[in-house]
Amino acid sequence: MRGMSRTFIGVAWPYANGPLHLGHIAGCYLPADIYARYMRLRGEEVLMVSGSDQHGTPITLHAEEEGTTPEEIAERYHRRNAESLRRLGISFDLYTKTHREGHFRVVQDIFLTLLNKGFIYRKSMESPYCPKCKRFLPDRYVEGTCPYCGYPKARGDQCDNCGRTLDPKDLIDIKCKICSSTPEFRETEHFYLKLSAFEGRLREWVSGKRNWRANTLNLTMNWLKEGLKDRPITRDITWGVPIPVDGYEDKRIYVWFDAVCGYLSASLQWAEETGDKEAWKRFWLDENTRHVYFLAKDNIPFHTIIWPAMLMGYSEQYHLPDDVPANEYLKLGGEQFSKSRGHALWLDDFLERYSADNVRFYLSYIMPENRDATFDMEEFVQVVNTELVGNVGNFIHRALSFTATRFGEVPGLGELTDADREMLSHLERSFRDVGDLLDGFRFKEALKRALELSHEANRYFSSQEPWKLIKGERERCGTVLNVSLQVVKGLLMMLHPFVPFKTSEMWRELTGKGIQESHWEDALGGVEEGRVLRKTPPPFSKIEPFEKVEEREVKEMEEKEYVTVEEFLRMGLVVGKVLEVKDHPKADKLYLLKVDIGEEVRQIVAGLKGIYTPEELEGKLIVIIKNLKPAKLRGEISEGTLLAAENDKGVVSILQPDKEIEPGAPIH
RNA sequence: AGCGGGGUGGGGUAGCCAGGAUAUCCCGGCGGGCUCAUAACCCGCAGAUCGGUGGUUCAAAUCCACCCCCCGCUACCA
Repeated sequence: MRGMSRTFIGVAWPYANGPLHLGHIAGCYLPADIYARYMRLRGEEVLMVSGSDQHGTPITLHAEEEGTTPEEIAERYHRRNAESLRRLGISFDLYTKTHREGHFRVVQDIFLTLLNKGFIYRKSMESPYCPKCKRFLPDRYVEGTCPYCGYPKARGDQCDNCGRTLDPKDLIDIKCKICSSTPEFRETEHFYLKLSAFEGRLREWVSGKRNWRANTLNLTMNWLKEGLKDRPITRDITWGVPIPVDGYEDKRIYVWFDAVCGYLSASLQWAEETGDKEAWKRFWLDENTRHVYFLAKDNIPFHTIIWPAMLMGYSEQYHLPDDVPANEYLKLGGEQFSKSRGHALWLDDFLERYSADNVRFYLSYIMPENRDATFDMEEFVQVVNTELVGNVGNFIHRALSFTATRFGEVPGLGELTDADREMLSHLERSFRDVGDLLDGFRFKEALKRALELSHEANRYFSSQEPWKLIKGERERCGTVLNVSLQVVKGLLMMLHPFVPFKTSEMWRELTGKGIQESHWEDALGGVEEGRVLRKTPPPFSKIEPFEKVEEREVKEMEEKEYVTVEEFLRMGLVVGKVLEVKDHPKADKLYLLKVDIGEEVRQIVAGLKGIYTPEELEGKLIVIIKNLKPAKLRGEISEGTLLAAENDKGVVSILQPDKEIEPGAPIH
């Protein structure tokens, strides 16, 4: 495992249809980054790439909902997610995207090569087509009654009630999920990837991977055991990589075929950008490179079956995945994170409030390596405060600050006692263990081993009582501090892959070097005697819980963007005076208000009947949004709206100025 | 339905594949110590018949069988 010269790290491509949440991070970005940082420290040449997966039907629909283009949606989330990942300190060598010329070329090249070799073939299928939406519907976008259990909202691919896998044709009373009209079935020709042709080779290849994680290996073996089915790799949509064959202008390459090609296209892009166009070959065509892919459990077959099959078919020379350490899921309040339902903690929200180190620390601490884990806000605060701040941070700080204030420099090492020797051997042992665990992708365990060492160091420090030694045994005290500082140095290195920001700073403080320029093994080389140490603030500070953010709603979360002052002013909030209140002729809860807003009198339709009487309203000063787009409500025009508060019990309260002021007075 | 993962003191969690003597660690509770350090740190105590039943074995949290419960996946949510 060690001693290889190069490591390629591929990380699953997040779908650019929404923001990243903590589940994504714990699932693959953080473990990938921990590994990449560790490998670089060990002197490996690392290439870590990923990017936004920007194609597919959900993005098209999202764009339609917002009245914009798929490009706009895909770019928005690409930029936003790239920025979040950068702030979290995920050290990609390149984070790119799939809607790119260079990516298209690679996908089309792989596609054509497989086509020419007979690994891709054409076949007709019957697919639901919505005449009203004028498009073919993906399985998830048709709904109907389940033929097995009678559940009326079964999807085209599966019934959520009884769990059975379905074909859209099985559904009774089939409906288009977008417009509710009845789709018809139309013949459409598609390209199929001949997975069945690779079964033998894949089986042989996988048989050499006995050290893979249980979830990865079992799932893969199971697919192979059941026999591989050829799968269609094109769809009837127009947002995606075009098919490089004439006559298929209305179809695109299916996103999963598209996305995995990104590993290669991103490598090419990286090579180009670094100025050495051939550089990618070292990673893809050289035997001495190791390929590791980080992803979560739902993505396993794409990386252990489909992508390897594609590579095998494409060329004999390309490097296949060596390991695929897939994680389980991070859950929230007992349920899975869900983009669509807004049940999530968004990364950018979180980074507004907490440091990247804090977030990384906790997610590493509970990392769902072998089983689903649960994100718990209280636990987050507690673990950061007790382990990162109280245990490690405190030890580092007490050793450094004691040395700084009493010696001002790193004291020399005198004669060692048994306790010193035990401490140092504990350090070395932990250091080896952490390295071995990281090599084996056991990140959570590695972190805990480092924390244990820190506990041991706190014990050592307490038992040696340097604050007493300083009074009469200065040299002995210096020795204890020297040993402690050696442990600090080791801890900084061991923790660096997990909490890179603060450990870099502290490492420079202690050694004068950047940790990036240091080697993993430098951690055990002792501390530089006589090096001047300044008093520094504690490395980590305690945190407080976020207010109850866990159950926030979709819209709020997803479109959370600040309102600018300009936007606020554009609404045209002004004081209005109610002149007259009449019943709406065709609605039993609406009033028609005549409101003086200074420059003119507006008619406003308000749903206040039964809440306020006309007498209560007439003459009242209220707040009006005058620039609201006029709308007809039951036939009556409403030119603006009034502001009122309403709680979940249905209590409604109108906002009004608290002193007399003339109608039309602007609010800002 | 099939497949994958899991059920361990009040909460969370390690150990299980390669069976063994006081079942790990964090939080929480209780009691003590220290005063270098961010009310931190250190020590001690209470608390688990390791989902259930049966089996293999000198010995089972660990292996086998059956059952119950939770979570996930089933080809576009990490």
